[in-house]
Amino acid sequence: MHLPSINGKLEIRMTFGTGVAMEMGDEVFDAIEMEIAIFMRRAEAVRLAGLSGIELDRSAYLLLRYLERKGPVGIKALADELQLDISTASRQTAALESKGYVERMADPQDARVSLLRITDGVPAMLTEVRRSRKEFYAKLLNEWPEEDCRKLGELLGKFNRTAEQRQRRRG
Amino acid sequence: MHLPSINGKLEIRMTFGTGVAMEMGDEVFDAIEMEIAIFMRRAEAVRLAGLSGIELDRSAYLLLRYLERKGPVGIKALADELQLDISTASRQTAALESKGYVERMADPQDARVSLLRITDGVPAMLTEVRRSRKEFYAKLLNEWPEEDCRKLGELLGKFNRTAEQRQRRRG
DNA sequence: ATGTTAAGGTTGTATCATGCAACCGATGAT
DNA sequence: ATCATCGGTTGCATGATACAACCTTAACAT
Repeated sequence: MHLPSINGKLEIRMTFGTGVAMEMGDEVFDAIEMEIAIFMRRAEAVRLAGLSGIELDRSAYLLLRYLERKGPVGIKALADELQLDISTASRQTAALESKGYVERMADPQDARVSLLRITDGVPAMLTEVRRSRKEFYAKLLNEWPEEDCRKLGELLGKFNRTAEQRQRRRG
Repeated sequence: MHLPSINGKLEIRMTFGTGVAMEMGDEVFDAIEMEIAIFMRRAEAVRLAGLSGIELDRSAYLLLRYLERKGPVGIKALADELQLDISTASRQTAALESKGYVERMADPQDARVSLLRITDGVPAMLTEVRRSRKEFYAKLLNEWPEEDCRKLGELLGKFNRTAEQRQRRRG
């Protein structure tokens, strides 16, 4: 795999079957089960190691990133999107507000909600944090072939999408 | 993607390049960075959802699993292996001891250490937990092609090995 | 219009995983 | 012998999270 061919790579893959998961080897899930458990601890360690110079933990990061993309929204919408308990979202928001990363504005349509909006410096900060994290992973994986990096990102994404979808269907 | 073709799937992909990691596209790490952040939250949610009937959280699971494989060891060795602070390992061990999953025995060679050993029922319990987790993932990923499942396990493992190695080199 | 139900948020309380620092007793090296 | 080191425990702190009780405001039904 990953032969250093000079000019290009041609990959042909064929899968036969119904297309729907036939019975899949159990060993496949042995690995997934174990590696996910380990991965979690690993990633936790990374978190504590303080990935970026800027102090911005995972949850805050995801929260701000969402506000950046989806404009001012209320806590409920935020919590739904991030699949967090409202109380958790509320506290996290409060923390970010006290740090000056988030502002509240009354919703003219509904006096119950207070819309959340990121403050001016935040987008630049997010960019920096993102850069720093990417650099971290780029260093960590600097000996991996590009294809594996790409595939890892892709499969994690796919996993996340699958899990989100399932959780919504139930929750 | 994943079209329900009747007889099979033929996929052709071509990539040009040297094959060896030149400067790797930055986008690759965009995805990794983001998806890992999300993955962590996802997996956290899974934890809280109570994966298995048996109450055994991730840390306890990894700890017991290690003791199962590596026989009686002291807290320090355990902490080193799991890359945990000794205090954390100490507390987790205490918790497991109080639940009767772990016993201590004095080390004849060194009165400071107390060797940890899993109790009789534990292996069966671990097997059951493992089965239950695997089932969970198998259900979650039941629409994935087997190849993707396999690859996900493989890459997570590779990631974990890489991260472990790096951390040891420094820590 | 008015009273009941629902929805958006906040706050108290609890749990879990984790680390650092202070400490204790046993070891070992000089 | 003594003093640094090592294994381990415990106090304190933090962060992420949930559930439940509560408050305020909105929506709806009669």
